[in-house]
Amino acid sequence: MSLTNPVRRRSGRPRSERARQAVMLAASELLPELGLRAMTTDRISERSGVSKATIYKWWPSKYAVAVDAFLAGMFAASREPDPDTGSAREDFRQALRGIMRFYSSASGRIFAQLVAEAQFDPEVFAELRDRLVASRRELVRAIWDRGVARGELLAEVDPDVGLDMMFGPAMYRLVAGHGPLTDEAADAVVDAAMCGLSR
Amino acid sequence: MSLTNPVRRRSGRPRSERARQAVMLAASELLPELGLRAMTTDRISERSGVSKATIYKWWPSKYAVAVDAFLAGMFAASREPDPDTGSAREDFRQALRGIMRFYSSASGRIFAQLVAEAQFDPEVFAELRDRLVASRRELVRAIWDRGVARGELLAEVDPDVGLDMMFGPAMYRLVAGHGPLTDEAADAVVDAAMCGLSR
Amino acid sequence: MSLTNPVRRRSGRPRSERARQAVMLAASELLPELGLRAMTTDRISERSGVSKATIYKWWPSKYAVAVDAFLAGMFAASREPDPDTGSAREDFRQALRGIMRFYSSASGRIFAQLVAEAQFDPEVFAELRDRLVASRRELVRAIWDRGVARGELLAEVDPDVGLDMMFGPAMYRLVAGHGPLTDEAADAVVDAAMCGLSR
Amino acid sequence: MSLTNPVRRRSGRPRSERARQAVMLAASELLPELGLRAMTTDRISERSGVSKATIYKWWPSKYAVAVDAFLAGMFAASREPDPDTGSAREDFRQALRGIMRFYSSASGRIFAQLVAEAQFDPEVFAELRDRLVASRRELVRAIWDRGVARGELLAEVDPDVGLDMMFGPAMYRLVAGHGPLTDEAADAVVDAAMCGLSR
DNA sequence: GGATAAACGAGACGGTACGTCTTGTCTTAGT
DNA sequence: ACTAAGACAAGACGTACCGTCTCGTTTATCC
Repeated sequence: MSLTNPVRRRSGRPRSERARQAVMLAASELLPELGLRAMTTDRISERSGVSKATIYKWWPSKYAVAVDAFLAGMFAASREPDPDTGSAREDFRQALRGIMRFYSSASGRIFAQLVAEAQFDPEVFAELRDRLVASRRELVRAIWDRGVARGELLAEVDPDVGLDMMFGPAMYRLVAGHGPLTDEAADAVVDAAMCGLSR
Repeated sequence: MSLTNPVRRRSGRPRSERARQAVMLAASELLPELGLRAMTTDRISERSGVSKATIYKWWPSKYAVAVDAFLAGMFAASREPDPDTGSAREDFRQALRGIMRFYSSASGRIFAQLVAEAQFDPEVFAELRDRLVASRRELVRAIWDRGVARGELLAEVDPDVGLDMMFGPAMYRLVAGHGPLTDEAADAVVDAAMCGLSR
Repeated sequence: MSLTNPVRRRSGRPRSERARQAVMLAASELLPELGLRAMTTDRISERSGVSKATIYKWWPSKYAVAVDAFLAGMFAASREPDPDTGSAREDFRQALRGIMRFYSSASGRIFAQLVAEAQFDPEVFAELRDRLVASRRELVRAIWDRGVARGELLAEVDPDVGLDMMFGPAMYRLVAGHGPLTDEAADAVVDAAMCGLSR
Repeated sequence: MSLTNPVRRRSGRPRSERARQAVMLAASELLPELGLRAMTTDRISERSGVSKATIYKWWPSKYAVAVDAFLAGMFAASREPDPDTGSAREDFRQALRGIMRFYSSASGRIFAQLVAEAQFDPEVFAELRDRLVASRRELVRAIWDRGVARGELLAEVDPDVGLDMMFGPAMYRLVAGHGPLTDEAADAVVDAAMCGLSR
């Protein structure tokens, strides 16, 4: 016997899934082609065949569209699995290599532009922090916790500090551009972080 | 015939120093008031009494004005001297505390917005890297070199890697906002970087 | 099988008389409140509780709704009966006074806006001419015919010309606003039209 | 003391006469092509090469542009001179024939649309009344005054009433479309108005 | 002292994107 | 079949900012 559909369908024409996907697709294509700034709402509308009014109905700004498209599309593709090699150092090495590769890819430039836009728009900032940065940090946090459990890492170090020491340099180089984002750089950072700088 | 002025004064009316200073002052005031985006060229012109044409004559964009104003004004005020305490760890501690304080101040928000804008504009990027990031890094590089000379720091570590391990976390937290920018955070990062994370 | 109902009820749910009346009422209220332009279809829908689709099903545009509402509501209220005083001059005087009062009332402004909209929309134009102007002219045409029959009016004058001479000035002043729409003006027009302008 | 430049030039770049004329020309072309409603500001901008911002700087709306263009262009061309034949009846006949021809021409449709738009927009209303209707009425007022001076017309009739009796029917037919706008109609109206309707 | 040259203020301008609004159609579920 | 709710495409609206331009004025050096 039916329980009368506890999730009551709201009346009226339902939101068009086709329109949502068309917007996501158009934004995913336009972001690498034009960059975040030159990707205008009008162009998303034109490319997707979804009217501007509809876009503004569901997203507060083109940046919200970009964040959604980035998360749904490009970012998902480049998502790294937890390496879990049995060695924290090796896990970190692989995780940081993945991040370095991501940052130095086309998606990395878009990511940098999203982070940049977040500096001007609190909503984008919150969205990015909650949906992107947090999920990344969860992954590496798992590596950290395993390392502590195995006795490889110093339990008395604040994990936030330890993780920032390893992944901060990557972000630093992404936005300031003063150093390379390579596998070698990843390895050097992990090694130095593990052993320390002092004699 | 005069040889007394080897630097030949160019003919015509000389550039108005008053105008330059008025623009710098107006921009210094408007940046904290409005932020980088909302500070429009028109507003700088209005506030300073300097015409838009003159502004565009001397600076390629409002961002160049902002970088200049930032360097000349706020940044200079918050510039830290080389601590040179005799201990690399203590030097780093003080330098990173200074940076953390700067990042968490009003000027820090503006700095973050300049870094953000640089992600979209190669000229701003270059300007910022050459005039801001580089000068900062010179300072801490001096600390590093003294530490190596005194045998406190491992000579085989790439200085760029070592410095990024210490100052990357600050930039990371500035733009991603996931952790505090406090003296305690500075000390924790320096301590962990010096000693390393592994047992 | 019944043949007793020669007027076969059409199948399906019958048109909601409640909905029709709610639309008429809402439009009657909104027209004076907002004017013809600002009275949007959405607002009629909201006020009446009748969906936009239903409105568009029964009326081709909001202007058709307005014409309907105007005829059913305000115009009916201000409709003048045939005076038939026994004197054509007196009949015209009373008819023109009635029109002047109507034109200078709130309904008169709405009527002017409907006439105005008709200049852009042929359907509104036809609707208005057939349902509003024509019915008015029938009334005054009756006055004319009685006057001719009684020998008060010159039979050789084209009635259309004669009537326009009397009622044209009222419309002219309504849309051009260069003169008053008062009882005195009505009397002056009727007197001058009856006697002529030349010595 | 200088008398050479009594009209002091205002500072700043002077308003571009070229831009003003291009807008006028574009509007003059678009009005007959599209009608008042379909002539959008964007299209005027596109056709004239003058930016939308500039158009909005000098005219409050596209309707103001239309009134200007109409006055400067089409209306000027169709302007009738004062006939002054020595007979008021003949003068009126020619003036009304001119108006009938104008109303039944392409410009007449545009004029009707301007009058229509004026019913919704007080600024257009005032503009039209002051610049179009008034100038027309001045002309026919001159005819009236000459007729009174020559003893052809009754001095005791209010000129506004007399003129509306003659020119009201034309406007009435323009907006209501119930009768022809021909030379014959003009003559019939003038004859009836001069002689009166009563025996 | 007059000519020359560049800088300057004021502000108009073309271009472009923004986010909102209105119109009329369409889609779904309910009556 | 008809309705209510409301999503949707199309496209005009008026505003804002950008960077360039066109004036007429001012301030210096040069002849």
